[in-house]
Amino acid sequence: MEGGSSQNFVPPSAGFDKSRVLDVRPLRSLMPVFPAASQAPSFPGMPPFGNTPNGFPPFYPFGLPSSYQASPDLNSEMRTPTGPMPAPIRSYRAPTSSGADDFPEDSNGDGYFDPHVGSSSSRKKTTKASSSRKKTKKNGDGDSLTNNGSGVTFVSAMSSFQIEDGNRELVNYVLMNFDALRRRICQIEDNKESKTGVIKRADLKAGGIVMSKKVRTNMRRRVGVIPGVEIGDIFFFRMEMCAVGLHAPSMAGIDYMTGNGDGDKDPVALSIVSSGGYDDEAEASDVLIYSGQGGNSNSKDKDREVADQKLERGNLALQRSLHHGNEVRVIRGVKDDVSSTIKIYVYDGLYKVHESWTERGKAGCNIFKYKLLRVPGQPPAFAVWQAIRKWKDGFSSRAGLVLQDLTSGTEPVPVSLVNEVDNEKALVSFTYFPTLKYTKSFSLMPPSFGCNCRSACQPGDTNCSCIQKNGGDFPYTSNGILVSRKQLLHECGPTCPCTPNCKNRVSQTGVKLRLEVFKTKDRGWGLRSWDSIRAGAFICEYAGEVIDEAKLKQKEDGGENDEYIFDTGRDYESFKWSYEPGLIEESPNDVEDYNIPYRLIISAKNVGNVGRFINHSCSPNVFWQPVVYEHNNQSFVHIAFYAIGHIPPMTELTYDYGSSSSNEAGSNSGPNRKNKCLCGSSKCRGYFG
DNA sequence: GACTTGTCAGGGTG
DNA sequence: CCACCCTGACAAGT
Repeated sequence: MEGGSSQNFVPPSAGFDKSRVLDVRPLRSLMPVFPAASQAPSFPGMPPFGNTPNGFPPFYPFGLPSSYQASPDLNSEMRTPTGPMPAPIRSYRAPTSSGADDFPEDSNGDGYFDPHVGSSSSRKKTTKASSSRKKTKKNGDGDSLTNNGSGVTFVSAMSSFQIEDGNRELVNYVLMNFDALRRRICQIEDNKESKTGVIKRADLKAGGIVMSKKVRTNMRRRVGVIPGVEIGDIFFFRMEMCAVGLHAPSMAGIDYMTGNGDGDKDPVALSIVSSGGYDDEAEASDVLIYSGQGGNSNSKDKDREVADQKLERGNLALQRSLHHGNEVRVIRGVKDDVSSTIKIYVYDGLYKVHESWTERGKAGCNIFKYKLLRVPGQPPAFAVWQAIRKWKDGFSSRAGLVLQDLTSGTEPVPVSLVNEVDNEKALVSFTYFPTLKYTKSFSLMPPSFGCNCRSACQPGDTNCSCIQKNGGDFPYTSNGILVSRKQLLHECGPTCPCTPNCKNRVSQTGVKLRLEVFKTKDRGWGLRSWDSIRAGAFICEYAGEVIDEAKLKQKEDGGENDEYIFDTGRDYESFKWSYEPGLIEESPNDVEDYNIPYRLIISAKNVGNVGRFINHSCSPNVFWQPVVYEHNNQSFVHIAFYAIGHIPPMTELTYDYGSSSSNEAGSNSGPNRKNKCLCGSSKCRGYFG
């Protein structure tokens, strides 16, 4: 199927040498700016937040090999090659299916053809006259966030090569920093009592910082695949796509590039953001009708008089791309199902412009229209969203559905049970229970009391003892996103008089996401979500029966293989979820090692919730966090799960089970109780538990 | 350096 | 309580 009509358009700069990227692999050298010093010793300006010798934090979960790819393949096992159910969306494009796991940038520019035809969707054109223009590029605003004047100078941990060309690990690193920063800025703003000097746009603030401080990657602009960005990846802000090089303009919908000097003066389109979302008519997921840009004459905030669009800039680039036949990245903006105010950007892979025409817009002016067709052979992304939408609307039932709601109404949202793999139609029986069962009194903590807030606890309230226990910061943003990891997260509990809608009760309110328990290929049942999950979002707690060490030992000695043990006493590799020190003046003040007052062992074998279905991975997308709150003047620790990064729908959720220190798996094949790990990660330790 | 692009949050209204 | 509209402030790239 090679060699279709399209020539392989390779822009001058796109023919980069992949071996160069390979050479750069020892990522994260600490010396970015000075060439030839890629393996410098610890840089004094870099606060040693991490644990690695070079001071660079082991940023993505657990482990060291620098060649690690962050979501190496949680997907492979979820793949259902056939059938109506779009397979999980996280994987590389790769019509060349060889080694897709390793270097997405390796496969480049194959000729695709044979496009499908379908109906249309279109990008909504919002007409908005932008108003005041202040060109003062001041950075002052008196806040401590953009500190250029004082003390800390940040030196990007990324080498200049890494800034130019990325990979999965770098992309995750950049996104992690962006969002950690953004969350912290939100938190700082929320804390302020006076609403003066409010930073309304934490995303822009965080974006500006990572861009200017060079915590960004894939800065070199290119046609086609962006190394490290996978089809199906989701973004919550335009700046995130800027920072990883997927789509450079911070506002405009069309990214394009004009040939740099090599005689090729034609602009070509690189990527487009379609903000329309789902459109009225039934639409094929591999077709996109896209409107050109411009036409909203808004100069000098004269009331928006619309004008004909001109064949220039992005419009011209799309036109030229039609002739070049080059691949154009498509990002589709979709409305989130859970919070309708939020827009999510889904990277839907590569398309080609097949047709263009002009139309009369509503105001009677000319609008350019472009029809793009998706390059075949790419894993589904937007199609997954469409399928989910149909499941939710009941238009088509979920294939392989075994049970509508395995919680029988215990959770606020149903959790379905799905098997598309084999004939197993039931779970081994257990009792669904949404939280912990302390069967005997654990008076291991001194008695304590909740806060005295009368209504919902307010960020910045210095009198709220629950906030005080969290170090003075409200642990969640106003929309319930965890800001940072805590040694121990203090939530308001039943003892607290504050109202149930207090924002400091996130982990107690049950499952909010539309989850499904599904049969994996080789790892039993697993858990995934129909809804997209953003970084820091609460997923569920680990429910079950609290047992003591004696009971655990009894189980082990009795040869009972309880796969549903959660044990804080295991060894867990540390990982970093915060931003790099120095990006803003204040360094992250939360220690990312847990401090749990007593060893908590939970068995979810007989009693549990959805948490018991989350499988292990050595490269997880979920982390656990101990949460404590009061009940009858006693403190109880719970285990809550949060998303490490943004998680696209239908991606299996996994966390790191840790390893029992009792068994030192000297050679990982020993006859010990450890489980052989099938996570497939390049960082896989080979065993777990 | 001016200009072009629309985004996101917040507040008000229906 | 929500969905929707309006407004203000604004970053990156050409």
